[in-house]
Amino acid sequence: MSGKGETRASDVLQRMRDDILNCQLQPGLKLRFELLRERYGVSFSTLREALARLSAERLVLSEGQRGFLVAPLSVAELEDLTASRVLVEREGLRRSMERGDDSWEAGILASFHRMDRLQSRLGAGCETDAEWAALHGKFHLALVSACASPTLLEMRETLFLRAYRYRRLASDLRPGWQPAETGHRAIMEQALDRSPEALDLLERHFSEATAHLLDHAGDLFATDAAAHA
Amino acid sequence: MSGKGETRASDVLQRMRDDILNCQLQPGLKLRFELLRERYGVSFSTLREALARLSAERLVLSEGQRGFLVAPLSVAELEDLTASRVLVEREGLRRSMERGDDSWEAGILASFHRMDRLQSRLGAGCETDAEWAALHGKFHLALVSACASPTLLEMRETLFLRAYRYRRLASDLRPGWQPAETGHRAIMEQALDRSPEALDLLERHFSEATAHLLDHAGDLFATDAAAHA
DNA sequence: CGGCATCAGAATTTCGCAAATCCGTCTCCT
DNA sequence: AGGAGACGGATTTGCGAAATTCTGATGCCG
Repeated sequence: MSGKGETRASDVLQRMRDDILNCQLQPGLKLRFELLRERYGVSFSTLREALARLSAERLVLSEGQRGFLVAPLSVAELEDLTASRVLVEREGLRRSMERGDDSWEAGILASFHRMDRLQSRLGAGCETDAEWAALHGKFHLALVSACASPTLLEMRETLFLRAYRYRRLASDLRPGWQPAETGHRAIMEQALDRSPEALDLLERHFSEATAHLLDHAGDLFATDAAAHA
Repeated sequence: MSGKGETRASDVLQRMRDDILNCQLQPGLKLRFELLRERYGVSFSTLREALARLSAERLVLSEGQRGFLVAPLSVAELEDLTASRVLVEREGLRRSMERGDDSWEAGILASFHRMDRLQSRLGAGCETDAEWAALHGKFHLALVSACASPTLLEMRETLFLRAYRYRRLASDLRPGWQPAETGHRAIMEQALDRSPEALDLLERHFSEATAHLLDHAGDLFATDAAAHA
């Protein structure tokens, strides 16, 4: 049926991850096996494997012997996540600016161009678009892709994914908002110049977006853990 | 049988992790299900879940549809791991020194004392002792435990575990070796003084240990991937 | 009347088997 | 003789039912 070398569990994993990321499966939702079996058309064991991996990515939480639930959103997690991302992405960019070659620069230019063009085409509310989000992810990956550290890249990937729901929430609540002086173009230009400024720009890019979301929706999700549909 | 709130899969996970960490399951070993089923006394599905989680911790690698294997040791991974640990542990200690309270200081003093006493009792080759290793882990955890970032602590834990096999290898090859001026006591004293020196001491603690291992066993494990019993 | 043990109902976890897939080897064709 | 294709054995992946555990609600005792 599907491609070769690709197991059914990994297919379900991907679909389920997308559903969680796009809040098709609401944060805090209790994940009953019967429901999931019906939704994805696979059996218990296959689900269990996907859930186990999702739980390792901290996109779902597993409560001992009481099943799984979609990871809730919280102010505390957002702040923790942002601080951790700043640490990891700064280092990734720093090393990339040290080691990056022509191919690194080309990757940044290419991914920025594609993101920028689609942004012009879509207009103000482009952040809510799924394709734009994918290109946005590619751009940020391109920035740090020359850091030559699989471990760092993997941590970055996980954190970037975990932050996706918060980004989405921010654009839903206030479409069209973009950090003023810490936009993607500025980051790119400084990064290509190998200027240390790029690091601070990138940091502000994250922290300003977080501050913006907290200002406009800080009390939207519970302080601790709210889990009710 | 076993404790409550503890699932069978998590029990197998823990036992299997210990076996991998202590090289009872050799690096690079192909993990056949039949073998594991016999060794741990559980069924395929249960094993699969444990393997999936171990694979998320990068202690085992999963090859598409070709099963699992114990993560091999390599110079590249050791260097990558060390650099990542330096980044994460430095930040954890930095934040802990900012926020740490009396309880944080007490935790450091207590865990150091226990480690130090056992070290005196065991003598030179204490690093090869399992209990000492546990206390050593507790001490390093105590140093960063006040950073108030679950994400950072989780990343740290994973990296610390992944580095365990290299630490063990180092003490097997050259028992009794300890970093000269970057020992645990010095780190503790500077940390309790909230001196920025502590960060550099901690960094050197890691990088010197790595350099030491590479000097004495750099060519022991293959450059890329060696997988034969 | 309140607190604790008990008892069903429901959900999760575990199991062993069946199907799909892959690896090694042998044979056949060029 | 060299290379491609196919067969057999072994291994992994997927499935649904059985066993274990948890939830929450009822009834009894203090």
